[in-house]
Amino acid sequence: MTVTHDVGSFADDRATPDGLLQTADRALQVLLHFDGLRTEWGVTEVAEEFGFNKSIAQRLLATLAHRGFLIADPDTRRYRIGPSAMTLGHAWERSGSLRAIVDPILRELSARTDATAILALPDNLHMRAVAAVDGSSGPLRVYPLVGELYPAHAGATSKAFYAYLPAQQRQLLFAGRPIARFTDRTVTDASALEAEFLRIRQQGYASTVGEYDSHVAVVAVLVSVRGEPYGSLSLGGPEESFVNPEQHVPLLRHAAQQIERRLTGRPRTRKD
Amino acid sequence: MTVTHDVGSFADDRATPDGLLQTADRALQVLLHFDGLRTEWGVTEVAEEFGFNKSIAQRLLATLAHRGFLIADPDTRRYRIGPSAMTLGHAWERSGSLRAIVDPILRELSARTDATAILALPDNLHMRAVAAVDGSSGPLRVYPLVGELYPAHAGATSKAFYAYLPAQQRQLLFAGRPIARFTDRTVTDASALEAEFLRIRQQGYASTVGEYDSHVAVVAVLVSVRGEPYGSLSLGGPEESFVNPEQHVPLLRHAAQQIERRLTGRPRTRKD
DNA sequence: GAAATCGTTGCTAATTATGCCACAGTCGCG
DNA sequence: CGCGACTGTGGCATAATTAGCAACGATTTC
Repeated sequence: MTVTHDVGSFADDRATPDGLLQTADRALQVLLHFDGLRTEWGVTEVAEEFGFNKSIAQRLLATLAHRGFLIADPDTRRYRIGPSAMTLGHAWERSGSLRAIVDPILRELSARTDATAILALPDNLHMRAVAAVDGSSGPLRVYPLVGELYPAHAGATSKAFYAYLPAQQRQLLFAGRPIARFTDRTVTDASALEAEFLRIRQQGYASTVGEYDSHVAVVAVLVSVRGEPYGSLSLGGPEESFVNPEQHVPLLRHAAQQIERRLTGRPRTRKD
Repeated sequence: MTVTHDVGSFADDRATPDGLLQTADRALQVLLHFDGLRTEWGVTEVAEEFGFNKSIAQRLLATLAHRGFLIADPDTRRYRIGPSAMTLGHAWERSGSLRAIVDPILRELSARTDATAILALPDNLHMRAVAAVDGSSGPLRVYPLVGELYPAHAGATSKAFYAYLPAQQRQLLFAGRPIARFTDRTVTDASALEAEFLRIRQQGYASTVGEYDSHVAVVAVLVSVRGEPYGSLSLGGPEESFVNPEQHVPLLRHAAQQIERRLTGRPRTRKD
């Protein structure tokens, strides 16, 4: 398997493309950084992180707060995520877009490989299965998977994603925290983990056996959106029957690209 | 009870206040309109609705799509809510801000009135209880309330909110759809409903008995954020023991204002 | 097949955002 | 308790971005 993945292409594109509105784009960019890794930002911090002038950072944050996307702590004057985020979250759930987009792709994937296909997105310091289709045959039926959380360090589903996070952020994740063991195959050594992440980036996929659930083999690839790591797509099955998982990597890659394209959902232009 | 509520002040402030960034504000404003009432927008529609030029609308939408807040249907070129909305929703849930802000207020409300206090927010065409504190005494204990949905037309919790929606949006809600009956006290006549909404606006609160759940009396007021209807705050209890619910309206109003202030969370300025 | 509608894109004027500066609170320290 | 450092806020001239126009291409409707 050759290295088709563009290792290290994940500089989070901060430049605003032509034809788009810079100020709006910057606001949205800042907003997206109120995630699990960083929940609070001050004016100066935002200015430094994004290279804005302080006054710009302050006005961006104030504008986001004005529409309820952030709230400013009256005491510390630091900003946290605001109630409009909930509004959007509900709107997204209601829309059912994710299932509509992803389910058919998962279904095909599962049908062609006879394995369980899962799309997982990062959630706090874990990966959360947001859509899944059971492998159709075999004795082992997988229980309700949607909503399930996986630890960041065990299993291909998580590794395929976290391998592509900037090393700095990964350190924030794993530093200090003890690394939990789930099976005798769980990797609990920090430097061994880091070496694995490197290998995953090099080969473009992650493959594990029984790291989280015993006797379950999983192969997974990164799903990126607009050049940034977004989630992971995986195929899993019982160790005995799900033979040579790596053979499905091309299929997984193709499906991941499909998802990426449909999640991006930019209108077709002449250049496409 | 006098009319203290500023009826009709809910023109959704589209002007961007001084010191804020107009372009960013417009983008956020547009984004917030991808809610339950309207899930799809085209470029021209946005331009007309907000009074923008077509090209501005197109660039706003493209920018929102670029960061994943919207996705454009490749075929129809209409925009729908995008995956970044989910990201934000998760961030909000994780932050636990809502509970932290609201729970103490609900607790005090419940303790002082011996009733069940609920904060409900609109969700799709319903109201969803997002935080609640049980009335502490009495034989009737209310079950897990958080997450529960109430229909838009029955019960004070819903009415206190929907009364303040622009009539036009309310019509979108109720037009065509049959109005479901839950108890013999449910109001199912559209014009009777509209008359009630008017009265609620005039008196500044909603009060119902057994419209949704039999033998449950509820009194509720609007919670607005930055001059826009945001949700409702209600007190409810068994019809027999929860006497003269209207007496608690001042308390409810005060609590609603507290919530509003803390949800807005703008830093104090000299003028405050 | 024609007309109307919708979304996209270059271009220039003009509004808007930018960055600098100065000020005002706050926190920590001596 | 007062001093210094830092963070956030606001005014203002400049410079850059956006707004609006208008024309085009692509779709859809009649």
